[in-house]
Amino acid sequence: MGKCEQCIVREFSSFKALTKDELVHMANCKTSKTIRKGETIFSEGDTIGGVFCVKDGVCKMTKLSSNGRDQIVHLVKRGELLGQRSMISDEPANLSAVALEDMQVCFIPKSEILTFFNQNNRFSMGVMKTICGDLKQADDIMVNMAQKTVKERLALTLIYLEDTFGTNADGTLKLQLSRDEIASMIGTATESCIRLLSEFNKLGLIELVGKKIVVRQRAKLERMGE
Amino acid sequence: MGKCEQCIVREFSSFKALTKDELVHMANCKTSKTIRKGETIFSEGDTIGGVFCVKDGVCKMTKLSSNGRDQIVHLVKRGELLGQRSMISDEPANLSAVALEDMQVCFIPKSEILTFFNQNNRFSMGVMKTICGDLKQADDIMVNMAQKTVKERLALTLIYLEDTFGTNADGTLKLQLSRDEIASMIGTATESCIRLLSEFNKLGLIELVGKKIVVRQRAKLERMGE
DNA sequence: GCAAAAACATGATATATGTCATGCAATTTG
DNA sequence: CAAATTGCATGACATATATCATGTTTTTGC
Repeated sequence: MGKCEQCIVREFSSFKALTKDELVHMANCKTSKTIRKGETIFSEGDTIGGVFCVKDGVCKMTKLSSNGRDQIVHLVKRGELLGQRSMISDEPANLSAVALEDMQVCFIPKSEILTFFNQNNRFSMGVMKTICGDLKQADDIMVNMAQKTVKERLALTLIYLEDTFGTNADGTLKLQLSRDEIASMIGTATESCIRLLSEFNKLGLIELVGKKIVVRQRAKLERMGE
Repeated sequence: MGKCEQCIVREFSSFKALTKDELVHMANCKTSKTIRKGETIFSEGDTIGGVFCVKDGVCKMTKLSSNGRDQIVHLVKRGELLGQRSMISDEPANLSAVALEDMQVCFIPKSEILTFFNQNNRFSMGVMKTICGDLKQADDIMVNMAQKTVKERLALTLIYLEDTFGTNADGTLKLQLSRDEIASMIGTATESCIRLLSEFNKLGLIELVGKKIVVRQRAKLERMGE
């Protein structure tokens, strides 16, 4: 059983506001889990009963639309928490969480988190700020979905992926998504996504190395996203 | 200067968690304002420095997209608070607020709200729940924008308007939006919105009484939205 | 290492939706 | 009250994007 006080990830999350005592207490309540790429952490409608702290790896938060297609609403990485919203609203999960890479997560039960809420104001303020950040992002994406073309959204998404998850030594995007997953982020058909990637490739905006992607002309992509 | 303790609206908002003393104190800090239909309460980018409590009337929260079109992200009615997110994130407003009807609002400065956050846990928990509700709604709308057709979105929006704002004695929707505003909610061109309304009208799903709208076959509209 | 499945790619075609143009109705303004 | 502006409505047309079809490449599982 790892010690939360020594967990590096703590520094990036709302948990950084917790005292040493609180962290020790949390370490005794938490459960660590390894999750394989492709595995589901929880599904839409599940009652979660706590939050997951992502120690390593990235997962996608998706929602199934009535047309049978999955939409990727959000990506969550190291240091972030999963399931905060459901916990606070006291509702079943609105989104599913599926690992995009092998992950290390810790589950902290709701009762524990609520205790922190009551006794540590900096902590609850931190969680609030995170959720407010998510809300702002969601509003922005909503506007993009409603007002931008698929091409524009793809351009913006590529930049987002580079900024948020970085690149490997060879310049390829660190977070490797399938064409289908990229399509599911921008809300389009897989074929359309593939076609546009080919087009960007021909224009020299990006380079396709197998299924990996290198952003070549970032400024032009940015302008394309308007 | 009205007394917050006696304000009916208080019962619908997060302020219901405040004590009598806190309400008295708030009454001394607040500023009441009348806002005319069409007037802007604040604009994207403004530093607000507090929250507005909506005592009466409805406003739209919009965001300007780079294509020059306004997108309606959210509607806010009696009892709800404006600018909570910006206040908590300590950022300028991400959205503009424009009155859709004549409004009565009270402005409460940030310092006051932060005091309540620190001393009253039920209050901060209430605000958190509201924001979590907004986040869920935003995620759901995002998926609809990405996955549903304009026709489906229009059907869902009409139902939403009926459920949220109710109907007049003659069955027309209480909240009267222009065609342009409805288009701006569902993220489409005004002409497309008008055409679909005509189509729904011909199909008997709705009835157009001048610019007012009556939902006639709610169940069919629901099914159409899937 | 091979069969099967999944992911990627591209063409042909259909269709939903945006854009431009025009006219009428309703509302505002001087 | 007339004039002007704004909102509503509809047609014609352009185009972005979805869908269907097919082939190739890559990955997976035994």
